Amino acid sequence: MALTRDAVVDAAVDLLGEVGLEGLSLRRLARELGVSAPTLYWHVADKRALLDHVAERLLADQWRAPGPAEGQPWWEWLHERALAQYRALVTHRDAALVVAGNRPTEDALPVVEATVATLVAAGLSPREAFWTIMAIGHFVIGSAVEYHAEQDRARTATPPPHCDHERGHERGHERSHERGHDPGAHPHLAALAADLGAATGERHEEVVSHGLDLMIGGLRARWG
Amino acid sequence: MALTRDAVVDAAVDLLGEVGLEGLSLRRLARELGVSAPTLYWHVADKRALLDHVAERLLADQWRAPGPAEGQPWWEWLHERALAQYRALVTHRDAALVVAGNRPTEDALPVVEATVATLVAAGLSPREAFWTIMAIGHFVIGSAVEYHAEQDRARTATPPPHCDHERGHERGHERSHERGHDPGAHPHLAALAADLGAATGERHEEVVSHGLDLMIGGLRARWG
DNA sequence: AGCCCTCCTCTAACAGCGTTAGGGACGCTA
DNA sequence: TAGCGTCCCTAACGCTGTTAGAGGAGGGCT
Repeated sequence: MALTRDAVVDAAVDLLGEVGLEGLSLRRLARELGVSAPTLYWHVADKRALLDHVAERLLADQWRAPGPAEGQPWWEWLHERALAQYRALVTHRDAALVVAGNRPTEDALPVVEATVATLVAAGLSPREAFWTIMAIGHFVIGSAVEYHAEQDRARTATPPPHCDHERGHERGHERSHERGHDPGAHPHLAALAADLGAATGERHEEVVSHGLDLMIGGLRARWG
Repeated sequence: MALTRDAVVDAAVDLLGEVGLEGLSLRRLARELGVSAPTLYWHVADKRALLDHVAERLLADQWRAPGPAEGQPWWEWLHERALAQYRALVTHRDAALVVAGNRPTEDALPVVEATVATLVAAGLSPREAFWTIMAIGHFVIGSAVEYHAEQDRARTATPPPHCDHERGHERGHERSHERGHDPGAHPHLAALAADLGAATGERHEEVVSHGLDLMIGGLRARWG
């Protein structure tokens, strides 16, 4: 059976999960598929285009999301949808970066239209509904990007503790307060560090949920 | 006078503005400085580290932002600061991408602490204040990333209109509704397209401002 | 004066990247 | 049988981040 574009995109999604966006090269992808690198150019115009297809696949579930359930208030539905989108991005490594660099697909239009319609039915003007959707989208993307960045940081962190100088030299005049954090200087942050403990993933989701509460709360405060 | 790290970072910021993140290579940067590429490794540990320094410089102004002015309500101040941060990101090409991939600097702590303090003084719990700051930060970053992505798209757009097939092949079964947009299908979007006309930059800022209004409105709705 | 040491820059090279050119083998259709 | 479209190949180009190792300039010591 000949290789298909879908198979290429599938493998790309898998490989992205394994090695991240930086490690995703056409040669590596080709090797994974048991094929030579230029072969991929038959199935895909470009690396950019490949990433577009990957982004499309990553978001595919979002396009078939239903409207609010019977009796479900629109604000709950909105919160739920946005959170689901965030989770979809976060569960695939570097997904947010791929999606962010993506040209928007025509497939997105119907769902945007439907969401605008729901908000308009709730009393918003079309323009405000549209702005709101964009804003929530930006918030979700931003949150996911930051999540991935932190994951990356955790991955590349040098296990031993004291590696502060980056090479041999390190011009002295920086790192003014070396390390030690001066606990008295930032009382609120110190208290926070004690308060919210571990569990990075959950903590991120709490921030996202809080942000959605704020935005949607602001929405309700203005248009019931 | 010997090359300094600051000079390298300066040049990197300039070059980033000219050629974007993808075009920013160490060799190119070295050429700009009249120096050979490996020389940069004396001043900077890594390309990653260089970008960290660039991000630091791009955000440098934000670290010296003052608290709310006399008589200025905290919500106005918060909106203003977030919008300023967005503008700072948007005025340098690809700045948001660099900042997003960045490890957070110790320099950020004082300003976070101060902002938490202001919100706590306004009645929020430390935890909610912190979440709010994070959420607003994510929103700003996300908005800026999307802005840059759209700029990029506009830059690389193929001027002639009809280039739909990406190469010679293009398996038929996709692009189900070819192009033409079926104006009756998305009435709200069609109305919107007529409503909000041109001026991409302003439109983006309007969305950001709207999002901030929502979040801060939600905040005020909960804690006066 | 001679010497060492540190700072700073160099050339040469490695492995890997995206991408293009051009060719060759298969199977369908006429 | 010839021709054609499909799918994959090898070879190569110019680029990338990064390392190894050499060497010159300048200051401080003996």
